[in-house]
Amino acid sequence: MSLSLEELALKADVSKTTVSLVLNGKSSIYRISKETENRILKIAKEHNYKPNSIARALRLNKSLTIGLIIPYLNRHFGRVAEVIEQNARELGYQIIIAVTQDCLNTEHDLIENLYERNVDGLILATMMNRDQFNDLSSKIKIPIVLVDRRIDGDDIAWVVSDDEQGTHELVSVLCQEGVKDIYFVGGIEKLSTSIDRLNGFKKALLDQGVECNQSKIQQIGYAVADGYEMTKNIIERFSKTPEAIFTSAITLLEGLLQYAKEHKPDLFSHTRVITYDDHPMLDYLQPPIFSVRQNAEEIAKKSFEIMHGILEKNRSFAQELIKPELILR
Amino acid sequence: MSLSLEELALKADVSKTTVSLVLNGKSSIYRISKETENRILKIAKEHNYKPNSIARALRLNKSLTIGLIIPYLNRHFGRVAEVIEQNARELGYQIIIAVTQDCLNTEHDLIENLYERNVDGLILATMMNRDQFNDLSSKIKIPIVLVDRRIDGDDIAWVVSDDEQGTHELVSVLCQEGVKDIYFVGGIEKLSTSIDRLNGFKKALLDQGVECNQSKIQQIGYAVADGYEMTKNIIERFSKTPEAIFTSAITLLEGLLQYAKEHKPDLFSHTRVITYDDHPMLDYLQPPIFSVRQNAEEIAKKSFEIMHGILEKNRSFAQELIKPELILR
DNA sequence: CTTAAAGGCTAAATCCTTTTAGCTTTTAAT
DNA sequence: ATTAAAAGCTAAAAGGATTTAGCCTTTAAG
Repeated sequence: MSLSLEELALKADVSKTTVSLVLNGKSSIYRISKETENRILKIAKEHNYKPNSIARALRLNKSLTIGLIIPYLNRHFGRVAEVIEQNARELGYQIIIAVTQDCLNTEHDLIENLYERNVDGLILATMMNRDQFNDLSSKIKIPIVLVDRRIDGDDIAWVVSDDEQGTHELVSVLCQEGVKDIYFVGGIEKLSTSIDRLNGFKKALLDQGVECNQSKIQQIGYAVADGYEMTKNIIERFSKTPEAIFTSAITLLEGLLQYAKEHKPDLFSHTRVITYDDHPMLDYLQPPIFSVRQNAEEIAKKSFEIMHGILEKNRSFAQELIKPELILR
Repeated sequence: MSLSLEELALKADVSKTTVSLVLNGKSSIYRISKETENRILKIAKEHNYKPNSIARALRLNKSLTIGLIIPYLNRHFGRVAEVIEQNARELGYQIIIAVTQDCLNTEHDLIENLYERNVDGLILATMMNRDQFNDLSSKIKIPIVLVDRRIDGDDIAWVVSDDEQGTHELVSVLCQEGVKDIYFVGGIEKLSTSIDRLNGFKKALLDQGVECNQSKIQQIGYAVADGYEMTKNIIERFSKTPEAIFTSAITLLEGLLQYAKEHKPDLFSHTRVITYDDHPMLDYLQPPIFSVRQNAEEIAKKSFEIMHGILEKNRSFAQELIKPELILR
């Protein structure tokens, strides 16, 4: 706001071209004299000149703005967003945030919307499949980095937690104690998070020579209500109380806890519960619930790093699998 | 992207002025013929024309962008941010988000930063005091709506939870059971959230004729570590185990739980714990922890509503106290 | 003394919209 | 047949920065 280039130029008694050149560090290339340069720099400083970012964006076709589209601003994505914002800020970028509530149509609208708003790139926790993503990519001429949810493809940039490995390790802990009757409370079937976690789950059982029974696997969605529903199904459909339940997200655990509280207060005396995603309050539940903590900070850092690399360092896409941490209590 | 006004004009065989007028609904004012109007609308639709938002922002000096500055993207603020974003989107605004980590200098930098980026308004969970805010207001010529944290003043727009009332109600529940020896684990002393919660706390005790002992009040900060520290102080400084502890934020409760787990596993058998802020997992702690749930959705809704009123409906500032909800378990 | 090179700076175009002021043509009225 | 009004549209400016092409002056070389 305040001063414009033109006003500065007036004060320094030069053209606005000269002011612009000096302030953009091109004095020597354009042989602006040291004297003029210093005068301009001094005046600019005195008046705390900041170029109008909108005008700059128009001229340079670069808004220094990244769109971040995520399903919710819950604990996990909140932390991811927070760290992306901090990293971005340090490099002069701003984050425009938008939440989809895990609705594919909303996601499409938001992408289009942000694209039209001239963001320089998109960081996306997407629900799209490969085809939908390809469609999008052909229309949209800015870099996209997927976060948290992968789409297979050699030319797609993504940063996700190693869901398969994390789940495998967690479930293995139970398996090695001899527990074999484990139920899978899953999320949205076609998302990589669900696919990978289910694979890790199956693999852990297979390590013990146990083939996973399809009836023990449910994938309704990632909402608390979905967790409630799936727990209900498990408890009510099967006469035998399950040895163990794995919830593949903290929201699903919440749903489980809610069901247990209402209808099955003794659940924990017969059944071990383990979960993907960590939460500090898990420390205080009895009995302890083992969990896998995603490294949200690292996911955030890498995803912006890749975006920045594409935008400013001519790097191409990259893919990163971030190791989660097992938390045994 | 894609098409520009000029290109559309070429295709429609009119000037870009005409196209702009038509697309902005000013056909009749400028007596553009129905025929021309329809031709232009058709072509615009065919090519899915969207005006370049940057050029528009430059010309109109209005970016349709709101800056949201908050301390963290934790559960509470994450939810607030999420709902603000949704409300904003419906009215054509976008949210640029930035987190201060409760650092006043960072807050100042961010405000300046977003202001220079031409946001149309700022929604702020501020650490500033009255003087600092006045200083800022005189420099910054865009509307500011405070959220979550008040600053007293007749001309300052804010939306906050009724912290005093909420705390008063919650603490009264214990008081009415005859509990009088209650400790206050507080946050950042000069913030309205702390001041109001402390007032509610004192008032609840006073209702029972108990003057609050200053030594039972601590206010270090809102971080988990601060909660740990304050709990430690309470347990270690006083020989007598406290009857009850009130933590004035969920993070402080986390700190308390952490300390209890490490050093005082029997804390809950002698001491009642109550807390500001709710969390679904509180349902599963034993014994139950009573809490006050802030209505994040309403806070978010109102704060954007006020901002929008100022920006587009010529309304002036407004202040809203949102009722929180008592959760007894 | 002439010419080329170097030094120091700037006019104008560009990015894309919006908006003001006004131009040209047609119609209606006198 | 004038003149005024209405109809239909547009040129150009504005918003603020960046950048290209090039202008004028001084110095150095021949």
